[in-house]
Amino acid sequence: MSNSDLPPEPLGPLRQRAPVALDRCALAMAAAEVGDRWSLLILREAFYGVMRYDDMRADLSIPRAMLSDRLSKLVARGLLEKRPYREAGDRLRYAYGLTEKGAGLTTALIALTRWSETYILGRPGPVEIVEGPTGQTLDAVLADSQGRIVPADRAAARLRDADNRAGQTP
Amino acid sequence: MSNSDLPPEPLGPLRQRAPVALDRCALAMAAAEVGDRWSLLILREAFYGVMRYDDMRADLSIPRAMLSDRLSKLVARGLLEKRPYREAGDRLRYAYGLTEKGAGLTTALIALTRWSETYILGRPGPVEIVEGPTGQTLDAVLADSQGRIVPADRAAARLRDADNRAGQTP
DNA sequence: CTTCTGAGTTTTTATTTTGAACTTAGAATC
DNA sequence: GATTCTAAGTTCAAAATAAAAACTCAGAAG
Repeated sequence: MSNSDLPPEPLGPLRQRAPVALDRCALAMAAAEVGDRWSLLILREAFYGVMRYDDMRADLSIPRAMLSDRLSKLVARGLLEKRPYREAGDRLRYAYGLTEKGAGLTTALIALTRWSETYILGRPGPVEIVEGPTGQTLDAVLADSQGRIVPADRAAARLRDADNRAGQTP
Repeated sequence: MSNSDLPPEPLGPLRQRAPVALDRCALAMAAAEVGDRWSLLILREAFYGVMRYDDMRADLSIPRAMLSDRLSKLVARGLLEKRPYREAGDRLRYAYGLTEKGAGLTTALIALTRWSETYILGRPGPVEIVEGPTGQTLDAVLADSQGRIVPADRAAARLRDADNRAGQTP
């Protein structure tokens, strides 16, 4: 009973690990900007049209200091912008709206939400994502450069050749 | 110069905020499972085929205790599984492989990576995602239920009517 | 002039993260 | 058969972050 009862080589691509340092890559940058428990939720609020401090606070049950801190970081990083507004007969206030960079996270946000509905919640959540004009439900998928949709399990990582990346040292 | 120089109503959908408590929804669950600086990076490693403790540690420069903790949490939550394996003439070891649930994050991972390349890195990262068989580059996009690709800026959030959600209280 | 409200600070306390040193199990080496 | 090596962890003190609750502040309302 030493070792015959275990799979001898159950690993797929174990040894073809990329021979570059993978830190400092794209996903690590993304994790540094939005990889904490609150930032994505705050961006979701903005995407849903909730743009005011106290409304976000009520939705998220986030500590005041944390919300202030995250909002100012998201503004500093260019994902949100603070816009002045005034409602009828009320005083001037500020609201937080998505910038282009912040809105660029829409697909990722939807992908994460759908994943959670599928694998954690086990049912559709209370908010659905639709195409504005037609009202059709939307989902995040993978597509090739010709716009053909490809199942996610056919995706594989490949090292880009150095030529495609050289010469742009910042 | 009191207030004529500021936009009076720059907000789009400010007031149509969803009248449900938005916490405890899908994205909040996802943030609780993978919303920290390390979990997504560890899952990326697994997706790239890096499945061993020390290899991950070398790639990510993550403290040992943190990697141990995150790996065991990801296993406990069903995103990774610990698989025994043995390389020729070596002793039995364990590697961490994606489960179906973990692999389900592929689209989200790719969406985040592409966002970062576009808005932070400003150039392609060292790893590209391709379709296994054809080698075509893949990207994360939104699609409607008929498989038509829809630009992300046409996505909007809508409250699902209660009927669609009732009766499945866990 | 007092109160109210949205949008924050400040302060104190608890929890996480880090970095470095220590442990363990089996394989290889002496 | 004792020592060394390595992958894969623990343990522990110090530093950094997060949470909860109280306090501030500016303008509008009464």
